[in-house]
Amino acid sequence: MDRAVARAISLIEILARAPEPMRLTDLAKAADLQKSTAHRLLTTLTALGHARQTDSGRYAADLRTWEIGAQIAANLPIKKIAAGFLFSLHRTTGETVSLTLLSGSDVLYLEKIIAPRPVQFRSRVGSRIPAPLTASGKAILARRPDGADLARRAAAPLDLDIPALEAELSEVRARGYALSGYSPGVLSIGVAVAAGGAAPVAGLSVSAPADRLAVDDRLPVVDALLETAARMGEALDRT
Amino acid sequence: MDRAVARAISLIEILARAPEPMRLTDLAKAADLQKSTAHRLLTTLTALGHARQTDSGRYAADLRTWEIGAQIAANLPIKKIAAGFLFSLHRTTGETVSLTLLSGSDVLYLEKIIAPRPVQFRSRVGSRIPAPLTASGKAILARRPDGADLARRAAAPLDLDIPALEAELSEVRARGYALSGYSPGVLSIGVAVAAGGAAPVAGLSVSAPADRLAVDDRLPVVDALLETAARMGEALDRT
DNA sequence: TCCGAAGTTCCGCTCTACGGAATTCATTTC
DNA sequence: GAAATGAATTCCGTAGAGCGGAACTTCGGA
Repeated sequence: MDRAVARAISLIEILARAPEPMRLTDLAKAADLQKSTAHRLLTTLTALGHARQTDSGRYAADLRTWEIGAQIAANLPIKKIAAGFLFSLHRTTGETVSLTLLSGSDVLYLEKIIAPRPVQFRSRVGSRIPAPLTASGKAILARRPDGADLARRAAAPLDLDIPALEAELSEVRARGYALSGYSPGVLSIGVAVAAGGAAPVAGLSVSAPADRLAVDDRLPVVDALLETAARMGEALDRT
Repeated sequence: MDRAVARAISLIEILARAPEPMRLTDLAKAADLQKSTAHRLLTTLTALGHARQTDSGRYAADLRTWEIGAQIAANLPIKKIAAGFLFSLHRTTGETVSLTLLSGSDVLYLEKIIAPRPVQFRSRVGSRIPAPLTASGKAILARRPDGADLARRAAAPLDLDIPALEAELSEVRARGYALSGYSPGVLSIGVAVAAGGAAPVAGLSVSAPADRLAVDDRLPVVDALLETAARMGEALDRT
């Protein structure tokens, strides 16, 4: 199982999380490695452009990982077609729009266009959030055959009320969109994007301060979301 | 030098470049590995979330690499402060704005806000372009002590006219901004972002169809760029 | 139903990667 | 400015991880 590979990647992950460059000693401790082993692996990673050493000898993640990752994302079919759709959705609604992807029982934020007066989000592009905590995640789960399983898997460690969640998912399935009240003051409306007859893996959402998405104002946003999601699904089929 | 690590990363890079999932045989050939070795490494990478296997048995890059990379980028000081500045620069100019970072003698596109009517760029976020071919790259080189060296290093394989490039860089140094005419019909104006007294590593640029940045219309854009770059430099100092 | 091409598993050998110890380097303290 | 401390780096003998050739299995097409 290629111990060295797993260890090297674990070092990169630790460095990626660290806001400051780290000392070899701490890095070795965090990865549970001997100093000499950590040092050798870091030398390799540095040579490959994935780590770098500051003048003070500390280690930091370098940008090669990011560069490769950006290329991977750019090659995703959904990402290739998304830009134009997101942009026009942003223009018609005037709010923050996000594109998410199901990954296990989480949702990954793949792209985002932020509204002029942005609200506070925790959802950075690249961040991972349990699907049942997001509008687009719930919209995706509601339309998947394995949605209930995934919901339970995600809900367990968060001790969410599973029956309530399942009830909400069938409501979402019926009306076609999901709401998220997970950060106070901010409301998101999410829909699923499905290609062909397959189960959806992508989601689309619009987020705004709750008072700008009051009950009476939601309809045009929901329409725009559903319309955009349908068009994106068709575009994916054409690929 | 941790052969297995280097080989595993090379596999990921090959997968990242591939627009379609690849067969094991081709992957092994591309990475110059035995099929069994490639298979074992891919199994490891799959277990770690960096590769994935389609139903037809082909291999594709998975999103873990992208996720880690996004976290690395998010922790860069320049990225932390950039969003607001880029946004207001985009608003005042109405055009596409980009943030770049010097990496060797290349420039990496770190972030970008695209104008409503976007022009055609080759510069995806995450892409790498020789610094002398971009406005922000030239602006960075012009203000670095090692700028001439880097310029030569980058220019050699492209067979650019080195004396002409050096002349342009000193011109850029004198007037404070650089122009790029590298894609026909599109013009970019670039400036360097420097923190404290240190040599700049970041650049800022505004790009638009050439006719929207005619000589007479450049001044306000240049002013906005220089102002933003100065403020960003100060913000970096405060970090 | 057979054939061929591809993916997967097996297994003995080799050399890579390991980690404890020695060494060098940088920083702090007296 | 010498000594002491703590960290990074290098060294090296050894074990077992990783390698790759070959056997086996699976799948798709003829």
